[in-house]
Amino acid sequence: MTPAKPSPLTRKLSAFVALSEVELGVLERLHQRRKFFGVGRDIVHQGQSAQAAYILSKGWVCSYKLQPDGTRQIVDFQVPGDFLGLRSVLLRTSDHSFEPIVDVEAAEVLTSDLLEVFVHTPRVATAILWAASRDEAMVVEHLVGIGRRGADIRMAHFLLELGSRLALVGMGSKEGYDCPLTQYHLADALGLSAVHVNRVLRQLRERGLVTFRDGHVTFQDRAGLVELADYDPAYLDQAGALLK
Amino acid sequence: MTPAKPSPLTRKLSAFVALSEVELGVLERLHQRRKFFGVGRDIVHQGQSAQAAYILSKGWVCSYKLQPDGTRQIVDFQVPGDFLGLRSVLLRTSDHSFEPIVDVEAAEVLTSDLLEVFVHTPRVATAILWAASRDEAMVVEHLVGIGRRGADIRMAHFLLELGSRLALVGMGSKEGYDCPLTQYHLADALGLSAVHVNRVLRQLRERGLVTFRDGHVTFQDRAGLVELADYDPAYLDQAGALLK
DNA sequence: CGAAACGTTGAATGGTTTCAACAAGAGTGG
DNA sequence: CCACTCTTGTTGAAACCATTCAACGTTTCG
Repeated sequence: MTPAKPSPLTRKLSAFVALSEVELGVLERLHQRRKFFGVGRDIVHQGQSAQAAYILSKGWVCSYKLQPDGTRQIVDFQVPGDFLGLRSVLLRTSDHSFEPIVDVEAAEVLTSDLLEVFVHTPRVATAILWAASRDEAMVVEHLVGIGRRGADIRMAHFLLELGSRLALVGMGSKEGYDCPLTQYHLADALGLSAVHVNRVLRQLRERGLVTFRDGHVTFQDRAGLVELADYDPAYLDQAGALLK
Repeated sequence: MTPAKPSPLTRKLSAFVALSEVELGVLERLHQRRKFFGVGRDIVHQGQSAQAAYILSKGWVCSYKLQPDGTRQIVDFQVPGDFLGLRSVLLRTSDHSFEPIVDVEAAEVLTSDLLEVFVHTPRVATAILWAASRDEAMVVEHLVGIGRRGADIRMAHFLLELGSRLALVGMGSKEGYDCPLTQYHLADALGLSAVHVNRVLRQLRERGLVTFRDGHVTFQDRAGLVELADYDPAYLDQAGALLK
């Protein structure tokens, strides 16, 4: 019995390996312990220890780190199909916090569940490690952007990457995607001030490249944007996938 | 027969789990395929595919990414005991390059070697994944630093982190450590210009905190530096280890 | 209706970069 | 052995990108 509707995680991992019926079943069974989190209440707090991991099935989350001076840096956003807190399974301290951006549905995954998967279904284990490697590659790309790219290119790259990620789970296309982030989220993610984010977005809009408005990202000139950002999604390793 | 001198990797992983004789043997056997790399020749080139991973046993390496405008961003430095290119085992493209900073000795690890370790010695596998998680946590911390910390704090944090890492493999203490990096390396790592790195180092020196000179980092007022950087090495997860 | 969250714009400030120049040491070839 | 170059470090001055401060508009929501 195959589930009527595959989870976003299944959909994502299938872009990497073709999984058997049995393996698909294992993956879906990881989604048993469903949890819900409302906007405004953090899922894990910085400094807490020994947390479970989650698989995000609905909604958007960001993982961030607070600075002593009150500023925060968003490390990554999680969209459906993404793991959440996978790293804290092995490290003794969770090094950052998770905030739901919209109401969220996630499946709790215990360390013991993961161990069992790793021992009994190595191909699924490999697929999960692939997803983890891909997440890490995104963080690296993010770091490069903050360290060495100007604000406009940084923004362009970010919007394109998000589009590629969403396309992989069927939530976006070459034309654009729905995006619940505020300009404050973008600022905290890109290492900019909210004021500057506003200016950069205006500039990109006026150049006829992208529009970010009312929770929707519209690529007006995707090719131009790709050129500006020198965007090459190879690091996402979604070779034959929907977007270039 | 236990090897007379444990590898730096063994030393590092032992900070996480106590390994049995058998497990230690497995770890040492991963070091069989020894390779040498001289300064100036890259180990892996950006964009190359399907590379093996390496365990660094002697020397320093940096992993970096080149921008189209010629600038580069150093993502991380590898010191003895660190893995190198572990991520590219699963991803189809190596997303960045490795440059030896001094002459380097490393052990080549094939994907098949790793698979075997994972299947037969799960505790060693866990320890390796721990190290990988820790590396990722360092990249995250690095990202936060570039995104949200001023140049002086960024530098302070960087020098302290490097000290903690080196102490774990017996190459540094609370007083300081030998460090072959140039100011250009620091600049490319911290997202600054070399000129500014010079100024920041001078400032830290004049404030009586650290001295970086002639390939040696000396902590003059480590407590003061820790306070300036708000340095909490919890994310390194070396709980009971040598440095605070 | 008032408050709160988000978006928008201008002006002043400032941290960092860029440009330029020079010093010191290491290595190289004539 | 000396001149030469290359790498690394150092410092000043000007230019610039992004931040901060401040004000205001809009929408949502209780």
